[in-house]
Amino acid sequence: MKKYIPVLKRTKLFSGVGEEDISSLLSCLGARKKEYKKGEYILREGEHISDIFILVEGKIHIQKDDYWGNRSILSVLSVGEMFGEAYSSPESGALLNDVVAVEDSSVIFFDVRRILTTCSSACRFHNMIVQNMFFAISEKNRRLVQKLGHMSGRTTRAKLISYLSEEAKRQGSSSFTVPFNRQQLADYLCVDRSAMSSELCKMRDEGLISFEKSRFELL
Amino acid sequence: MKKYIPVLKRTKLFSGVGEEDISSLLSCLGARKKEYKKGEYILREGEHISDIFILVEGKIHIQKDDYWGNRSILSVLSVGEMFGEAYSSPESGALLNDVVAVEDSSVIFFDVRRILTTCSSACRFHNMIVQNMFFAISEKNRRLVQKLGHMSGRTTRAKLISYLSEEAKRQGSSSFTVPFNRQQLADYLCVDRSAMSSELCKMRDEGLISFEKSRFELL
DNA sequence: ACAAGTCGGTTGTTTTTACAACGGAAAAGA
DNA sequence: TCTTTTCCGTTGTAAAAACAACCGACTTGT
Repeated sequence: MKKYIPVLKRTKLFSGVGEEDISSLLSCLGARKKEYKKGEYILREGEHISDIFILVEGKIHIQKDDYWGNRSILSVLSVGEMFGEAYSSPESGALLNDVVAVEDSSVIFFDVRRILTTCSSACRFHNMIVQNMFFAISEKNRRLVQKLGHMSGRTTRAKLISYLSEEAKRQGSSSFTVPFNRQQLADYLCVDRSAMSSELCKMRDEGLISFEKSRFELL
Repeated sequence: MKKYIPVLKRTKLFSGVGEEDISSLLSCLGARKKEYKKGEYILREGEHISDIFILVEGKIHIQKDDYWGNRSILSVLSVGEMFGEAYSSPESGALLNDVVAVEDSSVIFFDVRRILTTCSSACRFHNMIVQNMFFAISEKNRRLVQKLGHMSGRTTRAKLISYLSEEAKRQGSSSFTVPFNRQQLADYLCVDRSAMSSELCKMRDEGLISFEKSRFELL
């Protein structure tokens, strides 16, 4: 676990905490590590958890498959990001989504209640970590709202424009790469892949965008 | 402002804090109150805020109108609920939605940074309030995820079923009232009102549901 | 009591999407 | 290298939603 301390240091959760303190915090909080192969489920819808998870290696999707087999991808997490924090408090119900490794991944997890309820030797970080959690979950909140913004468009085109514009803004360039292949992008925007594909080509032919594989450009 | 202390006491934010302490906290945090008429905008998309807001009277919608005039209702807040907390930290950008009073409403607001960064006379509540904020925002997070679940359905029917089932579950009865009229429900689910209306009737004729005004029953 | 406005349902038309199926190019694996 | 799989664009058809317009019932305000 030691080798991941530099990674942890750069996470939002441990922002402001030194490496040696992280080290003692980890043992104090009973942190554990687990590895997952590409395609493996890390968590499943309906589970109850009391841990929070930090991805220290790989890439994961938060997603859900509905009754009819349609997949919807809620979000993509990459190294350093946290998940499970919204479901780890006692009053929260079961998980609403699956968490799946889309690359070979490593995850560190530990019980949040120890952060929230006790005041052990980690006490001096207690406040800072809770505050960091608050900031992190705030940011997630804003991301969810953004995603809802993309999905509120009535047509596939509106969803694509909304998503691509935001991605361009986020990456600070009109030319950018999306973290999805076509099927995944369709799953993310909750539309049919082939319909989306033809819509993308229509937009290209109209001179709105250009693209090649996962690289897009707004014109 | 005093008259709202019993209301505040029952909010998630002040959970566990006594009335007399709330009173001193309020003045300490420089809380202010403002009133809004039905239809008035409390906050607008694009604004930057550093306050959090608590609705102490009335009812508000978090919503957004897109380029083409389609409205999408993100959520409905009723008395005792908090808003703005995800946008009040310094690193967060501009508001992504409008906040509108749908009834005559009263709002109390104060600067979060005072909670997060200082340790004044309110110090003994400092931790508790930050923790409460964390729980509250966690719950919002889960609600947003649920809403995304409703919107991820491909058809209007799927969205309706998802929303109505959850509402039934939440209210613990197969017969329940939704906080929307038809136009608002359509705006919430991001579909066309007339299409939704006819879909509802189709579902009724198929014996799936029954309804009258805003009261629905799952059969 | 009357006028104006809101609300919910209905209909018909046009546009858009879902779905299923195919094929070629590229990538992955043996 | 050869085979298999994945990825992406394309097409045609059926289904669904958007849009616009209208009506009657009910509310609201004067």
